[in-house]
Amino acid sequence: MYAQQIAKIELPSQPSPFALLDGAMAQPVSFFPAGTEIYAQGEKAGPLYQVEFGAVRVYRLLADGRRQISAFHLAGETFGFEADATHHFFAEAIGATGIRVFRIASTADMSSQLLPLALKGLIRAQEHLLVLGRQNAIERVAAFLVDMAGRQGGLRQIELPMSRLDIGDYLGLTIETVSRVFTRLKDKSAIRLLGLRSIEILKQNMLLEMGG
Amino acid sequence: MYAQQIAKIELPSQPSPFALLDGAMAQPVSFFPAGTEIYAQGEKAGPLYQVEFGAVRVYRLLADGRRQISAFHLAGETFGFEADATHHFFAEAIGATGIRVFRIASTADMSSQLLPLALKGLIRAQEHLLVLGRQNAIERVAAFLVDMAGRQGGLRQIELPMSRLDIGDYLGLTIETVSRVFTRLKDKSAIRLLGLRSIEILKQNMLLEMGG
DNA sequence: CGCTGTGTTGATAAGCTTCAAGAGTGGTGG
DNA sequence: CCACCACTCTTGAAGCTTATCAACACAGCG
Repeated sequence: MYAQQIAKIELPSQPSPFALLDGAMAQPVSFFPAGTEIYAQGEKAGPLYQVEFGAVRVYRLLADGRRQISAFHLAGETFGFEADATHHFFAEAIGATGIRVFRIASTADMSSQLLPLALKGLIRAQEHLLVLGRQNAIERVAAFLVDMAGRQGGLRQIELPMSRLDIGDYLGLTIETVSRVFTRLKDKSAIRLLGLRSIEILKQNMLLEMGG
Repeated sequence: MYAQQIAKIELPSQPSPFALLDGAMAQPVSFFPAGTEIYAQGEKAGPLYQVEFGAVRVYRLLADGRRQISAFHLAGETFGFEADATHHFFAEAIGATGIRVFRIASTADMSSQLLPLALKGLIRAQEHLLVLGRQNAIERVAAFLVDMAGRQGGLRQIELPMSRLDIGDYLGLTIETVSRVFTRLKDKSAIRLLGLRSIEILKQNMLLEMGG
């Protein structure tokens, strides 16, 4: 189920609406169907990746199949530098996703541009440690929704490109617990479920207080 | 209890036995008594720090006092770059600790040296996410012991500079659970407690299998 | 229009936390 | 040097949160 291989289809190259990396060779946008692998753990690391549309999950597996998603990447976000020589994680397209690949001549030349990205990722990861280590189920989901809302421009209505299973594997919860918490938040009128993957935030303050 | 301020005592400057950062202004070693603050959340970030002796905890707090330690730093390790403009975390000396401060002229100039450190930190943090999100108490403690052993040269006997409370706050467990797991590992003859802060690993394979 | 995958809800169980008491350790002062 | 004291750690009992197992509902798609 995880890390399946599907041929990539090249889309015609077009200007990215997002910030480009200076000095990097911008490749055409590659299309990844839902569930396809972008890179795998153990693979030689090289290029960076920028999401043009769709969403990506980066995760690690335990031997028995337990999965922890360490990050989601939405349109406009850059990923793939969580690697030294080889990748320590898997990256997969969640839904149909367009990704621009940046081939980097030398990591050293790009380091002044990469460092801020790496630091932002480090801060995000360490903040997520607080969520996983010290917050309960409802606090975790609240923090997740606040984060997703912020990354989608702070709008009341947010789109969740990922399944409940993905959310659970990101928050260290089971799919059932995620579902129950959504129901509880709905009962408290903190959120409204417009569709399975579409949520309206009704009481942002309540979520903020919960999420820390 | 956390983040208390105590005057620092300067030790005479001496060559560090550890790798230095090129182009950084090496300061004399500062001495931090047990429990003293090195930097605080919200403070302006600037220098980097290298542990000469002792150990450091880096953590975040929730409003109600729950604490998540995101990393321990032992002798020879560098920290303090988990910041953009201001620090997002607290750093404290665990026991009596000597720290060499590096004042960086410009982050950009140092970026090629800083990037590998940042990436290592990012990988460590994301691996710790797997522990907190998907492993149970005994697996967490096993992973912690394996990590500590590796960072102390892979010896059978390891010194734990931190309290059970610190270990609990690092692993997302209570002090009581940490203590019970230590007892269980002792009963399984996986470890032997030489003192409260000194442990001998008897069955490394068992710990490795548990820790993932 | 049925089928398949995803999500929800319910009942039960497991694991961890909480609350409480007691034991051990290390440091200090007599 | 020993005894006491404070603090940390360990152990026990009970409760709570979340996981697990199971059944059902719903949505999207061929």
